Amino acid sequence: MDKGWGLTLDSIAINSFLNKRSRGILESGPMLDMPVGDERREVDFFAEKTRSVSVKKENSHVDEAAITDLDVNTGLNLLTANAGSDQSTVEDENPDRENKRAKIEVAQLQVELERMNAENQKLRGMLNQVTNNYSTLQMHLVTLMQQQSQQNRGAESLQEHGSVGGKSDEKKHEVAGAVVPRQFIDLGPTATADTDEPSQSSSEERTRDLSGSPQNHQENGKGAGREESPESETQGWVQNKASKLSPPKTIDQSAEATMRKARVSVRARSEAPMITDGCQWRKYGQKMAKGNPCPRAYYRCTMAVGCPVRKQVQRCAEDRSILITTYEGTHNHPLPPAAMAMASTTSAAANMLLSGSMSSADGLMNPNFLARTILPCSSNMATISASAPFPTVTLDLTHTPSPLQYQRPTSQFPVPFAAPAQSFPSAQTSSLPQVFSQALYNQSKFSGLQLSQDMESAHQAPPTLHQPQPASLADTVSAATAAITADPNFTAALAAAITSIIGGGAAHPNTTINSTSNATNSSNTNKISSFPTGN
DNA sequence: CGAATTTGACCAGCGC
DNA sequence: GCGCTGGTCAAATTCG
Repeated sequence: MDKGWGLTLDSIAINSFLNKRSRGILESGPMLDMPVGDERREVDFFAEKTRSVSVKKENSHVDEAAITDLDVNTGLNLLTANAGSDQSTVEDENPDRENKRAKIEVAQLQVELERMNAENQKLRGMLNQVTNNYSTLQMHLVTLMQQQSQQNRGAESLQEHGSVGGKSDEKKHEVAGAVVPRQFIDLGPTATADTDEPSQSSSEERTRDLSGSPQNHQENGKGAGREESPESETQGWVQNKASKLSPPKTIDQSAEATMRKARVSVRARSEAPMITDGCQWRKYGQKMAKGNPCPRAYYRCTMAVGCPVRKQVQRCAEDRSILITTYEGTHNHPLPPAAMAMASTTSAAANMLLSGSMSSADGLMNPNFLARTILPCSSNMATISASAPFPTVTLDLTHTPSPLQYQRPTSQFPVPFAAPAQSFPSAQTSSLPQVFSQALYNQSKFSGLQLSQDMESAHQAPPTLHQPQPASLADTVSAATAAITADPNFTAALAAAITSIIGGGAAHPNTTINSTSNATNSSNTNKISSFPTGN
């Protein structure tokens, strides 16, 4: 609980927090302008603010009472008594009457206080509703836009198939490249933060700026890595830090900061020092982390200047064959198909966490609730952790009890983003995050989604990765996603589960979707060539 | 020789 | 205030 989220989300903290908020919300107007991205400060602010507010309230009412009744400190009996000693001529008349009057006023003040508390509650409810509606609309917008993108792409690919066969791959590549960045930029407020800068529309523009624009005043001959640093600082982490310091304006900005802090952790077995996820990374640091003899490496995305995405790579202390990769941030540039799976997963997960990061009671409650609901399960594929310093979604790809044969996706799965059959498996995988985000999104009704997913793919190497390296994470994620989207039984089960979760609200607290148990998997014979599970 | 990596220093946040 | 820790920077070093 040392930073930001963390254990402040336990039930006690939440209850006290909410109580404080409900008491202080009326007069804590600046609450919405609190430093973004630093929920700890928010909590502290509430605590202090609430205290001062309540004191203020009493005093103000006391003052009113003093003015109207021409009396002194009616709310503080002790002071009244003490003060009365100086007025010896008056107090002899009716000290009892005066006490009664004081008591009556105290009672009136209490009534007033209760009334304001009730108003606070009402306003808080309204605020919750507004934030929830906002989240819902945002997700809905993303959904619609992606549907449209998919439709357009489907039409184009059909045309391409019909006309020129040889060029179709190229074309699809282009289309994918065109769709994905928009998807990522649209998905989260990180993009909106980026759009604060006028030249954030595309990486090409940025590249052009780098090469010729006078804006690029950093020509210090230190190479591209050094050139990018000033700009990246202004839009990336430094901006994030600055947002903590400078007074924020809206809830959106708070959500942005939270979005940037949202992390997606991927556990996968790999002997390689770093998994290949389709992106280009530059190592910028390495530290020994507490409690783990293996060093933690820090990478930043170098596919575009100023891309705020970072990742940390560390081996699991318990099982060093497990590589833990933690992604943070959202790419602001086009991605190769090979990078789509991971990037869209992180983006969707961040978006999902964002939906739970709103300053509503549900938003604060649910990550922890989810964590407590899900974490005890040992075979999770996806877990949400509120105990980490930042809200974190963990995709555990280390559980591969039985292989699952990859099949071409059918059109049976009612996921609106499921792409038609196409050349790039990772492009299909963009539906995985959607599944996750959609399934996890409606958190007010969500009580727990446990996914135990077997995954494999012997031939899922992304087009840009032609190395025989055993454990490509892109392969792994692609395989997982492909398995999910390909398996009709699983997808049906998943769809049913999501439907029950979102629609019914009476879903079982632990909805388990286990593709290993269905009949389809019994025929899965392909071994994961890129997944050394035997370590 | 330029790019990428390494590694010690530095900084900020946090708990005591 | 101090120490610990996580994260980042940047000079030095290595690599292709």
